[in-house]
Amino acid sequence: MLSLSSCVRLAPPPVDRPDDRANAFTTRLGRFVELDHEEISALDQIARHPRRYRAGEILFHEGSHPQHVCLIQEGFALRYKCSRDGKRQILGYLIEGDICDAHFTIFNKCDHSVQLLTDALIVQIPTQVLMETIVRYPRIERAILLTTLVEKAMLREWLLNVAQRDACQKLAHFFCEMAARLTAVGLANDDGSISLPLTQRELADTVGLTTVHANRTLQRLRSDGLITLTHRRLTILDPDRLCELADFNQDYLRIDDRPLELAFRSFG
Amino acid sequence: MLSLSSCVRLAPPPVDRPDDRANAFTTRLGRFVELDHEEISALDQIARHPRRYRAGEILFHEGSHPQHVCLIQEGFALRYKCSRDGKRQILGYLIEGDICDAHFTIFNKCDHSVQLLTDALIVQIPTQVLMETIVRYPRIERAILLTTLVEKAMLREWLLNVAQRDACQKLAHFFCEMAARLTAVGLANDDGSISLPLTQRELADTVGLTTVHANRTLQRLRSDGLITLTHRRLTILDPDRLCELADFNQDYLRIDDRPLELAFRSFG
DNA sequence: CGGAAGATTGATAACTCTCAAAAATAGTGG
DNA sequence: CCACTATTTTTGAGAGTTATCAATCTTCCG
Repeated sequence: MLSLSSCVRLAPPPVDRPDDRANAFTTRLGRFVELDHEEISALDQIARHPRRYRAGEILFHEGSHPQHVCLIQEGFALRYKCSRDGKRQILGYLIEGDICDAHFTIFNKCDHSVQLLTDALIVQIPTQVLMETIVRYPRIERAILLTTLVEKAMLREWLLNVAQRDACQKLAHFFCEMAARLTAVGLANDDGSISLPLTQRELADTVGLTTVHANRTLQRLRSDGLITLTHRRLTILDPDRLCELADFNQDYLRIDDRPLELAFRSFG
Repeated sequence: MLSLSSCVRLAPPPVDRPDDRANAFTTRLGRFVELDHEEISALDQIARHPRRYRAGEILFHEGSHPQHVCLIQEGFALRYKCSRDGKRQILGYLIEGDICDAHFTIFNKCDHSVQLLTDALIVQIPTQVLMETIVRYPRIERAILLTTLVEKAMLREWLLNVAQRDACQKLAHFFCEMAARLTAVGLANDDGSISLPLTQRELADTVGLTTVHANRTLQRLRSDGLITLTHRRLTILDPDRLCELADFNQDYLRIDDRPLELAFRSFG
């Protein structure tokens, strides 16, 4: 029913970070839309004063109504939501260059929480300031829109993953996705390994397994020679086989798209 | 861990449809943003020529690159995506007043398919036309943005549902959501029953069960006196108990929000 | 060094799936 | 309107995956 494009390429870091200390947010948006000098410096302006946060801090509380947005310059965060009986579902991960959350501020409250997994370098931007910027620079607005579309595509993919695949495939798919994303922002090592600062509890809550079963599944992936995972570092030993197992196709992440020119204003 | 607001109210149809033949799309957007006369007639203008489609037709094909958007005036559709081994996951349902899909046209292809469940009355709008409209009417742009945010919230809720709840709760939650949405657009009967033109196969593919198990779960809900489901019509016999079972809180659907004034331009 | 958090293991139970077939329903053409 | 077929729903039995509970081992961190 579905065409499966053979799409196995996690290896070559497709992005060269303009320079090492470039604002991660600017870099990210620049991957979606061609930004000119003025726009770039407007973004850098905005992100001038990052602050250091501690692992475990909660950036947004479910139910709260923040008046600001966070730009992740460095570090990992996760979105989650709990069911009444206390089960946690992780809804997504935020990495360097991600914005969080352009939309909380529109409705009157957050429908989920965002928490830091690691120490992090983050810029808080008052909603008002972001507003002014996007009004002035439609291309920036469009780029932000595109990032939210990718997020939505990830949610759809996760839904498919969690609902239709078995434990091995679920974890495999998650690993592929994270590897692709981290590689895309230049966070993969030369050997292709990535830092994945999650406990097995997080892994389990990501794909809807218990920790015990996540652990056993992990052992399976290891003994099958597909991955290595120690000290919070993941190495994909056999990308082809892992992608194959996971039915992973990174198109939805839009990593390989080239920046669009601004054909027309963004719409919704 | 999670605050559970007691939030059990599916019953009173919170929206009065302005008049019975009002453009469903205009009505929907009007729930999010205060529209003036000019905006309303612009929308009605756009949606002037609906066409009739047949059940089963595919509105958007995964992988295609449409140059138009669809407004559903009447009828049911579903989004879906299949895994390599042919398992289908339903990603969402489209009902009267929904727009589909404002964003396909931005990226170079659809990452999933959309198919009609019933005969339907639909307006196809060339992307270009929609673009022009939202450029002219920022409030419309904002309203469309809000609809996409609700969609995203639904995806998050589905993820939690599919990953963390048991079979009974999953179905119960889905029923609550559909009842809330259909009630909100005035499609519930006086007795609160709703038309739900799905087979058990669709039900199963929605919440990630097999048809056999979906069937058994359904029987359980029935024999527990929670619902009735025959001839594609769902009646929730005991809304309180069903919501309680499902851990359902309709806040994320934003049905009870009152229209926002346009404080600032939408962003992303 | 000591305690806490995380990872691992074992045994058992529960839930959900698979396969297969029968019953009921809906749809179609004569 | 009926016959006939395809689809959908329902049922049964058995297998398999994943969850649960509880304990041990390991690692991390002050």
